[in-house]
Amino acid sequence: MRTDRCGDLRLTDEGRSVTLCGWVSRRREHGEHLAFIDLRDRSGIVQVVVDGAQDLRAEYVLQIKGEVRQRPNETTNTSISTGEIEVEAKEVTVLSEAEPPPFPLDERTEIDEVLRLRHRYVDLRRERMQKNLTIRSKVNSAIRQAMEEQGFVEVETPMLIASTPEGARDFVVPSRKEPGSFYALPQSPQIFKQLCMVGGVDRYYQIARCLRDEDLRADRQFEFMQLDAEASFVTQEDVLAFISYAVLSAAETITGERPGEIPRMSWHEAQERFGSDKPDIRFGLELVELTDIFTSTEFRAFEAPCIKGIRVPKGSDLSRNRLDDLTEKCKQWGAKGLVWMKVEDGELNSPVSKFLTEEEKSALQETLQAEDGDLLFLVADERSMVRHVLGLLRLEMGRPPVTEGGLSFLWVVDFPLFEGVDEEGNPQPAHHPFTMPHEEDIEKLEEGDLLGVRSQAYDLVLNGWELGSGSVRIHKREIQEKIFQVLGIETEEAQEKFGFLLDAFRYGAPPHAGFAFGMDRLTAILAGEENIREVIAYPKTQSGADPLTSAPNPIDDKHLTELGLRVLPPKQ
RNA sequence: GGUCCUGUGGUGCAGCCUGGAGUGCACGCCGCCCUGUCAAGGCGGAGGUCGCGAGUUCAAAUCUCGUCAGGACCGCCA
Repeated sequence: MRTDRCGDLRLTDEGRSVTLCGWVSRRREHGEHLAFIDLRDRSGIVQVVVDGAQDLRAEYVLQIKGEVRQRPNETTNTSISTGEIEVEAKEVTVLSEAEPPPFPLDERTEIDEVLRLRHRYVDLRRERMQKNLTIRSKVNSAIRQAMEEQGFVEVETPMLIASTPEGARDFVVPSRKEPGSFYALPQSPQIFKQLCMVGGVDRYYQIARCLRDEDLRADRQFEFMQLDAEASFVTQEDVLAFISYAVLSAAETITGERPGEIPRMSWHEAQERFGSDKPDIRFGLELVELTDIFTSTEFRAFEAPCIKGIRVPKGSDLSRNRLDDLTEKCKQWGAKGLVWMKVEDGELNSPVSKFLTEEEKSALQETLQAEDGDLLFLVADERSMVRHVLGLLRLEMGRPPVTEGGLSFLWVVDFPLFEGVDEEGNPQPAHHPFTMPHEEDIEKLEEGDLLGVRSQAYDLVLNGWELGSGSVRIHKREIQEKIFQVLGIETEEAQEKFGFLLDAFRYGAPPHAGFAFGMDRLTAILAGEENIREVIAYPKTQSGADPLTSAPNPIDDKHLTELGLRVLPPKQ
């Protein structure tokens, strides 16, 4: 139907007879016998000159047969790629008429997102979305190529699987053949990829769809894509190298420039300096240790296991209102309170300064390297709470948009094996229950110093977003059983939930390690978007609805009966 | 489960704080004019349940409460 794409035509095509297809992007009428049509397809826009009489409205779909010619002097348009030429139409066919679009398709205004999603098929015509979908395709392709180059084999794993107890809330699919039983949709192909290792697929990867029924965010959808990878006979170092190669290749494909080697930071350092396991290292405002200054303080609020502070340069002009607002936020994040101090004329001006000694105040100024005009924030509490609250306050005070300042990758390594305990007092795995403890820390496991056990688990962070995580897995049955025991998972329960994995390990399990990272997040940042919905063709809203198809919606009783289901009345 | 923000012709905004007739701006739409525009231009016109429901008031887009939808975040996301 067409010989060329609109955006591809150049001066070198002058004189050619071409056939183009596309949408009417804009028309400019100059009376009865001259009109300009900007014809748009995926490749771009070209100006078509038509005899003015025809009724060609916005978004009509046209086929144009005509001749490429150089534009007359002084009429070239330097802002588009085809600006030196135009197509003189000899024949215009209306392939489809169109109602006026529900919103303008140019990029000048930000349109309400529900409206865009309801008419996504129109929204996708916009340059921004065409660009983002193209970038997504290129990122996928670059990742696949990088993994293939490194000898990985793509293996597809099932979508209808058994529910496993750990982790996020499962999406669930009722079984028709076995009423009352359910499949789960995979939160990740975790167990299947480990089985692939036992199966001798020593380098597995997959761009896998994953589903988790948790609340949505700017960087989280119910369903999302991960590069999932696993390799046998490798160490943590090998995995970091494989994954670094893949993400750096993807970045290079999109930006044209290969970022340098990805720096590393221990989980402990990340927590101490940034109050986060996914530190955004693009800006300062680091957490400073102040506990020792107040070991014998008279100020009761500072009689705490840990005190840390952050210095906001030139922050002393913050209004009392804003400071109260920040204090309130810190309380909602779990702190007992927030102490602020303004540095003015060498003095610390604060509601609490009268409770502090001169020694404490000068030590504070010195440690924080405070200067006139600065604002200091202090939080005192349990160490994990101080890190958590100041980490969030730091982001609140200084975090740039996720797309700003280039690509700041970071490996966070040496995660703890466990974090905290659940309601029943059982320790919780920080990563997942198949994570291999640090060789040096296996003794601590025996001694019961559980929170001190480091694991061979690692995260990849980009501009403060957690891209993904991975670990060296346990391949020895004894260690796995020990971990289950520590986690409070009974042998029977373990056998029931993960029996097939444990069984598999009887038949010759190679040492293996892996990783998985979010393709949507990587793509969004590479595309310069702050929200992954912008790089997903058909995303859901924050409440999990699809304005285009109205999903989720009720199904009829007949359908329910067939599945052996009955719906409870809505809660009051 | 929680905090905050938004909702006004088809679209994007202003108006709200400090209540007084659906008032304004830009784009789009419809009609007419226009032979070199490119966000074309000129003239004219149509288009509104101010998300929805209560309340306060002589009077509510505006104040209060509730509710719905959307968004950002906390919790949650092995």
